[in-house]
Order: sequence, then C-alpha cells, then structure tokens
Amino acid sequence: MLGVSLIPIRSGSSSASGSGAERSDAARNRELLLCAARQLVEECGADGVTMDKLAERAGVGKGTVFRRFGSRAGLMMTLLSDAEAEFQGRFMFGPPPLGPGAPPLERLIAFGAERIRYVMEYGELARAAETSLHNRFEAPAAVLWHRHIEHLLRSAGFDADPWLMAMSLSATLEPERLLHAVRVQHVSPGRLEDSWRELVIRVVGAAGG
Amino acid sequence: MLGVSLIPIRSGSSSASGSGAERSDAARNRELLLCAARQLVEECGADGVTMDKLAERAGVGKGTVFRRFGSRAGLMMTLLSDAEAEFQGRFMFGPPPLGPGAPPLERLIAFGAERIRYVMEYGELARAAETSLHNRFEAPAAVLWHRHIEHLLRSAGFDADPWLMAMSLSATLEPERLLHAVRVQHVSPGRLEDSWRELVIRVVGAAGG
DNA sequence: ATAATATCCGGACCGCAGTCCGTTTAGACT
DNA sequence: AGTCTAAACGGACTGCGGTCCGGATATTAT
Repeated sequence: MLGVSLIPIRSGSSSASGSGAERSDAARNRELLLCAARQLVEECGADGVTMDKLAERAGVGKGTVFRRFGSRAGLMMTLLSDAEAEFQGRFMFGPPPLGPGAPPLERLIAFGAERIRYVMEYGELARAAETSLHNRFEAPAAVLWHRHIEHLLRSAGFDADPWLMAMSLSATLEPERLLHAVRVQHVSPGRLEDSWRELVIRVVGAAGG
Repeated sequence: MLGVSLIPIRSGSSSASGSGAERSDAARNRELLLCAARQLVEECGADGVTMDKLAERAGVGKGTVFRRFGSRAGLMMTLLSDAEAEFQGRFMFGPPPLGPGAPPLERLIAFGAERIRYVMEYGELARAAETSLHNRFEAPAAVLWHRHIEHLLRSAGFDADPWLMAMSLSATLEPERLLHAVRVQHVSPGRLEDSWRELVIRVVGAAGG
C-alpha cells in the first residue's frame, strides 16, 4: 500500500510546523523570491537563473535566498513542487491506465509515457533540481518514483530483484538523458515512448506471472 | 565492423599532430601535470583534486593546466585514458566472452560485468570525467560503448530501435548510479551483475533471434 | 649567432554556489 | 508603550572552474 502521504516535496505556502508559525517578513520574502524566480525562469530559462540575480530581483540579500531554499537545487524543487504533486497524484490515485485499476504492465507503460511528457515540459527545471550528488537519488520525488516502479514490477510478477530493476528503469527516464536525446539527437518523444514500452514489455513479459 | 580506430580518447604522450611537434617545455609541463595529478588523486581522491591545487603542485600557472586539458573533465579523461583503452581493447578485440567469438547475449552480459568492475575501480575518475553536460553523452568513450551495445543488440536479433535500447542499457551502467548503489545503498557488485544479466536476457531474449 | 615568430606561460580576473556573522526586526509578554 | 529574545536579514567572504592577455621562450630561417 506504500504508506506514503502525498507530496513530501516542499512546502509551498503551508505553515503549521511544530512550534511557531512563520514570521511575516519571512513569508513575504518567500513570496517575493518565488515570484522573482518564476520571472527569471521565463526570461533566462532555468539554466540562466543564478542565486545572485534572484536575490537582486527579489530585493533581498543573498543569504535570505539560501536560508529559504537551502541550495539552487532546492529552489528548483520548490518551483517544480506543484507540477510534481499533480503528477504524483495522477499516478498514485488518478484514473487508469496511469492510476490504480489497470494491469501493472499497462500502468508501467503509461508511467513512462507521462514521465516523458513531464520531462519535455519541465525538464530543465527537473535537471537543475538534480544537481548536487546528494539530492539526485535521495530526493523524495525520486524515491517515490523508484518505489512506484518497484511496486508495479512486483505486481506484474517480476521476481528477480525488482529494486535494482526499478533503478535501471528509472535511469532510462532521467531528464538529462531524455532532454539530450530529444534536443541534441533529435529523437521524437513518441519514439522515446515506443522504446520505453518495448523495454518494460520485455522486462516484465518474460516473467513467471 | 564499426570503422573506429582504437582509443580516440586523448593523447598520452604521442605527438605527430598535423603540423609541427609539441614544444619541449609543453611536453615537460604535461608530464609534470600528469604526475602531480596522479599524486593528488591518491592523496585527496578524484573529487578532492582542484585545478588550483594541481597547478600549484606541478609548479605551473593555472592557465597552463587549462590549456593542457581544456577542463577538469578533460583532465580526468586523460587520467583514465590508459585504463579506458585497455577496456576498449578487451571488449573489441579480446578473448570471448567479452570479445568477439561468443554469442551476442553472452558478450552483452560480460560487457556489463566488466563495466561494473571498471566502475568499482575507476568510478570516481569516470564520474568526474562526466561533468559538463556536453561531454557526458558525446565523449568518444561513451559513444563507443553505445555503439558497441547497439551492435550487440542487433547481432542478437533485437529489431525494435536498438539505438534507443542501447541508450537505456547504457543508463543502467552509469558510474554515478552504480557508485551510489554500492557505496550509499550497500548493494554488492555481484548483485548489480545479476540484475544486469537479468535485464539483458529479458531484453534480447524476447526477440526473434 | 641572431632575428623573427609561433607557441606557450602565468596569474590576475570573472561569475558562480554556498557560508558566516554582526545587525535588524517581528512578535510575545508585561 | 516598552522590553526582550529568537528568528530573519544582508552582504562581505571563500573556494571553485574557467577565461584572458601581456610577457617569456623554444624553434626555425638566415
């Protein structure tokens, strides 16, 4: 059942953090920063956003930016959190074939297809959110995808180390690789989806159940 | 036949570059730099080697370091070139099951196993050689592996987009991921090899030939 | 030997992510 | 209002990869 509450990603605007609420100036600055960040992403692209530019645009000090988001990757995760949460909701609770109800193989195929579309839309942000060795595999979102794929593999009767196989399948769907394939090597997203389907069919198809 | 001459990686000490030979001071500095770099890798680990430290240790200016190697990634590639060339020689011309002579599936399995061992030994360098978006997928070595896997897939009768499937398989073998699995998640290399074998068996096993 | 020149050298310089710490201020309590 | 304190602020600072260009030097032609 995957005892995971939805969206462990990052707080967008909620408070209620144990002891006291957030100070008002902090809240105001966070809004200023998020607003400025979205502007900058639109103007310069995700890769063109620097923490200095962001601080200046928002009219706050650089230290404030890092206290809010911890790192550049953290900022990018925050910017992604809405889209990410929506995606998570769809594959965990949404309608088939992505959500529960469809056979595991169908869900795996749909998961890859949706993920590819997601990367085509938010890939730059997602890639920027994955810098810093630490967050790349341990980020809540990445862990959740991994578990989801592993779960689907098990459900499909895959009995040989589903954990590692989920790792391999995740690797195929990494933003960096997908973006490079599409933007540099001119592979169409449709072709990516076809190859993903072929891959998962073969991986689970040969299984016992 | 893959019309590729061996080792397009980086010159270790050869000259013969079109016009004139290398100036003697340049050659001397390159040796100083390589020697210092190997020392530093041993002392600080690949991740601990900075270009400033290297320049100071070798007793040359920072500019010289960058003229020699182009970038930090280039330096790491150069440090890897011997091991890399040896590996390439083995899977292209060496004895079966890695080299030609064995059935394609056997060669694929052996390739993954060898690659895993390679990463266990040189993983830090390999990872450091893969920074900078550009070199990650376009580096000669990466292209060669990709082509090799694609070739083996075709030979094994895989008929559905071998190019992209080779990309997926390559993704599984990336140093970053493998190192993380082993060092952080305590997966044994043997388990990685088993999962790789399972993966390629299923991928080519379901094929026509 | 000497002059000419293409190459190489060095380190000051830049932009960036991330840290540190003295200063300011919001919010609660009196 | 006044005081007190924990939290937030800001921007100078560090370390890094990478660039630039005036000066030094090996090589070649004479």
